[in-house]
Amino acid sequence: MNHQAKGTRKGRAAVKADEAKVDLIAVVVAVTDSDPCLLTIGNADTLPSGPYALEHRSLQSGLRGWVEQQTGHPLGYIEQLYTFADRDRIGAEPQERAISISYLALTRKEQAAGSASCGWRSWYEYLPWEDHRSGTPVVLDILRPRLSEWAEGASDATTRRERLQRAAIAFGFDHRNWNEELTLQRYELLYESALIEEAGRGRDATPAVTSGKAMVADHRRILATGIARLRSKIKYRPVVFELMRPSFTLLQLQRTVEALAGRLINKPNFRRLVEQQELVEETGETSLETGGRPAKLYRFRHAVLDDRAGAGTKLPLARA
Amino acid sequence: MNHQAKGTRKGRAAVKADEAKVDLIAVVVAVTDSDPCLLTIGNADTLPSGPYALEHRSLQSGLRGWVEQQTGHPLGYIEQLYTFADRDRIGAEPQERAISISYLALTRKEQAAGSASCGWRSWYEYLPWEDHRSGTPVVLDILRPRLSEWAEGASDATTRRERLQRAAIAFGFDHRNWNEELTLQRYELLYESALIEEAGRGRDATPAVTSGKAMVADHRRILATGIARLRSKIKYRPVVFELMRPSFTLLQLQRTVEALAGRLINKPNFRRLVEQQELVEETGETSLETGGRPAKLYRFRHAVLDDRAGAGTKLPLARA
DNA sequence: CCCCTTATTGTCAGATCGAATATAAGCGGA
DNA sequence: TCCGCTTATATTCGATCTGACAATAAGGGG
Repeated sequence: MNHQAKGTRKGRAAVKADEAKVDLIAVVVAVTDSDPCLLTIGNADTLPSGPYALEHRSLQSGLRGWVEQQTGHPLGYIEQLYTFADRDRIGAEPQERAISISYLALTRKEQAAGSASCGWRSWYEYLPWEDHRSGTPVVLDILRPRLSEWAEGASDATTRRERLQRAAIAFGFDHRNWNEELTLQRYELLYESALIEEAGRGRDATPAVTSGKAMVADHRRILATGIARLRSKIKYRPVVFELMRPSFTLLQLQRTVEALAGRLINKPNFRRLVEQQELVEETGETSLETGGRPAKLYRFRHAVLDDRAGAGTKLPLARA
Repeated sequence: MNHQAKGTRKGRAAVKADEAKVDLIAVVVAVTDSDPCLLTIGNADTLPSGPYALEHRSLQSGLRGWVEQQTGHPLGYIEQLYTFADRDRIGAEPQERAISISYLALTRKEQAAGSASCGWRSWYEYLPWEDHRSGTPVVLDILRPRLSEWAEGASDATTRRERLQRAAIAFGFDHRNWNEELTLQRYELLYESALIEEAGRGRDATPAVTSGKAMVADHRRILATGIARLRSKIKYRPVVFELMRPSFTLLQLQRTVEALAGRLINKPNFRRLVEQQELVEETGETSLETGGRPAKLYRFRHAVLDDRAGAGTKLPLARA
């Protein structure tokens, strides 16, 4: 391969310049009682992570190793998210090239050996504007005027209009529908408009509005990336079941999806979709724990992973 | 951040172990006359690539630099694909950690300054089983029995059934529908079953069936990843227009989509979808170059990038 | 002027989807 | 025991979307 051409441009620094530090970083998600939870380490607000090292057989196995070591939690389903490396990345040293390869992992809390200092936190603590299950969240009443100010503050009329439109689309302002998949766009908008803490870091920080807890370095951006991916994926792949116990009621399943999507779903329609797609089968047992009529228990039909591998799982989350 | 814990396990090799070589690699796609083309360099069968270096402001700008230098072709639309790093990656040295961050880029051939030794090749030269526009391609008549042999050759009955099913799903055997998005699964199946050249590399290579041209290292896998991503993306984002000239007829647009998808689309339905989504607007001119009735020329409504950023672009590619 | 080619418009039935309604089955208190 | 509360489960209806097919329009060439 002819990579030489430009590699020697920096002269004797060439060899060094070809190397970079590579970190593996995980967004580990579980859901219990309608709460979408995120696995954090240390004094919290930090995602499990560690350097990719020689002894790792692959990126995935390296990631599993780090998470298990730092949290005592073995991982099941894993999926690569994105590789971050911009030089002006928050938390990066100016002249050091650090690359983070991020992953999304889905598990259940139970299998936690709960070793080191780690814990679960609702991801809506970090991104409170993402939870629309009880209507439009109150943070948005605060953020909306701020976003308008930011848009109006643009130098020329063109960027002003453009900013207003971007905000309207991302947050569903003026009669637009809320689109739960735009999590990353919303984060980036808030970052650009300096309405969240990490936007001010490094400079003489103007204290931001209190909109959600910040995280270490660019971890909150990575979380937003993970949420966006997950919200999109549950609509066409049966990944929700990675978060469910072996047997569950249909309402529990629905509540889990709602927790992830941050919005409510019409009950009969949800049932219809799940059943007619044959994603689940009855166990024959029922659960009385719900207060009303006992609910049938279901289990995931693992066969769909085979006979429908390409087909997809639809969920009624289309429009408002 | 507490990454130290395991980082020193290898003793004095610790510092070195935290570094890795990072390559940027591009799948550059253009379409002309119903042919989906791939930009290659050198004596061909190699994707443009180069190391991520200190002077690069970001991964994307580094990639643009390499592609422009190696091919004289400036890039427009770019999107990150996947980061590869498994140790047993084809083409990787055993004890060296090399990471490839791959990107998908969409352009048009015209803007090629055509500098260095580079060229365009139909991507179906590399993956001939992916083109179903003229019915099931002939390679599949050869591959199908080989895949069956491979499946039957499994040691136990369980993996035998599993292999048969995987092949049937990926390639649409026995009454299943062809799913054009499963490009990567198909590549991996052919790799596992040693029906393509790169599967034999390194070992005492049994010459594989002649099923498509191989590429350098794992470039063909990266191409397959890119095709899969693109085929999925054209269905919900208006990215096709990156490949079109400023003005075009609806049939040209359809042919472009078909070239990417590797399958034919119903004409009236395609028009209906494009028009009712207001993706395009008439230029007022017509083109007589088609032989029959002159076709209206259209241009992409760039406004949709704004007012519909989250909505999506549907294309009638759902089932068979 | 007829015929061939391609463009453009229209129709129709089946599937899908969102919303709302109706019935069933437990529990507990009067 | 009966009533009313809760939640589960089953059905219905209309609007919309989609796939398949048919019909008409507008060029060029013999």
